[in-house]
Order: sequence, then C-alpha cells, then structure tokens
Amino acid sequence: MPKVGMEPIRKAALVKATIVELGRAGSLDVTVSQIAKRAGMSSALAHHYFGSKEEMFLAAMRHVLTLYGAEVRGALAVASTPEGRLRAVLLANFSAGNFRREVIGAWLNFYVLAQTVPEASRLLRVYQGRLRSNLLVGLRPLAGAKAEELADGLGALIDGVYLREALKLGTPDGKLAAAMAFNYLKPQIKGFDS
Amino acid sequence: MPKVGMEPIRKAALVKATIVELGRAGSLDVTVSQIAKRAGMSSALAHHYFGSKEEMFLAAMRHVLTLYGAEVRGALAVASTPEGRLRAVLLANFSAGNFRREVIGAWLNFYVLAQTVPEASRLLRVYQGRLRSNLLVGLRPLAGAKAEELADGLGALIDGVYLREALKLGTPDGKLAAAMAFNYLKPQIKGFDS
DNA sequence: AAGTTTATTGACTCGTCAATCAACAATAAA
DNA sequence: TTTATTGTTGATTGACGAGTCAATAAACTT
Repeated sequence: MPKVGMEPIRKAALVKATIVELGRAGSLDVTVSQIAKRAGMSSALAHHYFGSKEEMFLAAMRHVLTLYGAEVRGALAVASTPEGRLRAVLLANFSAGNFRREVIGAWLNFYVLAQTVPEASRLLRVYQGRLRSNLLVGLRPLAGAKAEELADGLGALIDGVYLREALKLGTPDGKLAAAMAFNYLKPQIKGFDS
Repeated sequence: MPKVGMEPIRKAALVKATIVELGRAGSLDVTVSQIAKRAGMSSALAHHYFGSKEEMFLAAMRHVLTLYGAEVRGALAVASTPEGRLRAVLLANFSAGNFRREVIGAWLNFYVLAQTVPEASRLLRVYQGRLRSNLLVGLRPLAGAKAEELADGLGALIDGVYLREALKLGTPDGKLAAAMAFNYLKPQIKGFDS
C-alpha cells in the first residue's frame, strides 16, 4: 500500500485532526492515539512524522496562525481607507474561518500551552504583535495619539470575546462578536460607523 | 501527632496549595502529590479530605470566587453614586487580592476545567452573571438603554486583560489594567472620569 | 535483481499518577 | 479501660499513555 510522497498529506491530516481534537476535548489532555485515529493512521506513524506530541501542537498552532494571517492580509488588500482597514481587520478576526467552535477551543489550549512551552508563547506573541500593528495602521490616521491605547483595548476585547465564547455552547456568532468591537470604537472615533 | 479538628485546616491548606500549584504550572497537569506536598501532607490525606482531584479543583475555584465576591461587596458597600459603584467594581477586579500571578494563572485553568466539568462551567457562569449585574447597577443610571451592551463589552474586556496577563511575565499591574476599563467607559458616558 | 529509501503498524517498554488499603497513632466517649 | 472516632501515611494497585522498535511491504535507484 505504501506509496511515496505521503509526508505532506499525513502531516496536514494530523494538524487538522489535532485542532479538531483540541477543540473537542477542550484541553491539552488529548492522546496521540486519538489524534492519529481521527487522522486515519496509527499513533506510531504520527510519532514518525512529528517526533513528539508537543511538535504536533506547535504545528497546529502555526497552521491556525497562518490561516488567520492569510485571512487578514486578504481582507486588508481590498481596503483603501483607514476606516476600511479597521473594519477589515476586525471582521477577519470574527470571520467564519477563524471564529469556529473547534478553532476557538484550540486557541484556549494554545494559551495553556504557552505557559510551559516557550515556542508556543513566542507564537502567541507574534500573533498579538501582528494584530496590534494591523489595528494601528487603521487607527493612527483616525485617532492619532490615542491609537496605541485603543489598539491595546481592542486586542484585549477580542481575546476576551474568544475566551467567553469558549464557555458557551452552540454556534458562535461572528456578527455579534464583531459588533462588540465596533461598539467599542464608535464613541472613540468621531464619524466612525460600522 | 494527630489532634482533632484538623479537617478545616487541612482543607484550607489544600485549597491554597492548589491555587499556587495551578498558577505555577499554568496547566491542570498538576499531581495530587505536588499539591499535597506544598500543603505539607501526604497525597493519601488529600484524597481522604477531598475524595478526588476534581473536587480539589472545584474547591479552589469556589474559594477564588468567594474572595472575589467578598472584595466586590466590600468595595460596593462604601460607594453611593452610580459612578462610585462602577469604579468600585472595576477596581475590585484588578485589586491586589485578585489580580495576582497565581490567581490569574488559576483562572485560565478554570476556563479549561469548565470545558469538561459541568460544575466548573456553572461556577464560571455564576461569576460572569454577578459581574454583569454588578456592572449594570452602576451603568443603568448612567447609560440607560446602552447599559447592557456596555456591560457585556466590559466583561469581555476584563476577561481579555486577564488572559493577556497570563501570557506576560513579571508582576501584573492592576492600575494599568483598570485604566483600560476606564478608558473604555470614558467616551461612552458623558462626564465619567476615573 | 539487488539494494536503498519511504511508509506503516502491532507489540512493547517505561514511567507516571489517581485512587485505595492496611496499619498505626492519638484523642474522645462509654 | 475498652471502644469508637479522627488523623495520618507508606505501600500498592490498576490504568493509561508517550515514545521506541522490529518487522513488513511497496516504491524508487542503479
């Protein structure tokens, strides 16, 4: 059965399965066997490709971060005004691709992972830094000196919305979540309307 | 050595040790032995008093929640105006008692625990409900119809600030954190000043 | 065709840990 | 002073899970 060139396929399947299992279990207490099973292979093979469970987690993180980054870049590309850029970044954060049950659950676990694994912590910082600078691009022309503190507030608000969503059941509502962010900005920036 | 009336003392020591260990490890991967050792007893005794590790976690949660509730009530008692009440609730959230490394780390784990343990999820909802209603007491006279959405936004912001603090190293700065909340409110409520 | 590399897994090792138990000690009640 | 009751622990059990390994097989190389 063994064909050649399986590596990328297997790795992709494992990354996907890791995210699903993390979201499902809601904790890092997920066995390699569970992940491997969901990805349709033996746990030995998972170890063969990733070496350790930790590496699997990190690969899953990178994947989520990459998707997120791509989505933001895409949205940003078609925005020309500062207002448009702001809108784009916020909407991307709560888009159907990122604001999903499994992904939200995975995020929570990434924060936990970051408590013990330096590389996870680094990745999370990179994400926070990007979010901040993306927000600042839109905010600086609109809010000037207040831009920095607005960006920090928005960042915390977004993380908080994710965290709270992790506690709820049912389908996450991105529209509603985005509305909270716009609500935060409206009175801060004259003439800003969602 | 065994005197009588040890139960409450042992239980309190275990609860305290659980919070410390949870904060230290940054994850639920804490063994009963670690907790028991920090509390100065054998793991068998810990099981004797709590029955299971899960019960220890829940007791720790209840304890944190109780302290938090007491602090808010205390601050609220000496506030007479709506503005004062708002201030009181926000400051209590970031007070020296609650906004500490270990406690922040423990919070993160409570959210993880809530993913699998219904009682943990219930406790967290109770906390969120209380926070919300405490905020509303102050907000309704000041913001009227907008009070509800402001309370939700503030709640998410507070949780987000906690979450982000869990990622940082060093001593948490409650003043700075509280400032973010005030910053959120200032433009929303005419005449509100921290 | 022989040799090498890639894919794949079942079985195994080794460690860890929650929970239980048997036994012992001290205090309180009878 | 027996007889509970409460406190306490070392040792043990039983389960589970990460990571390793030997073995098998298909595919590529020369």
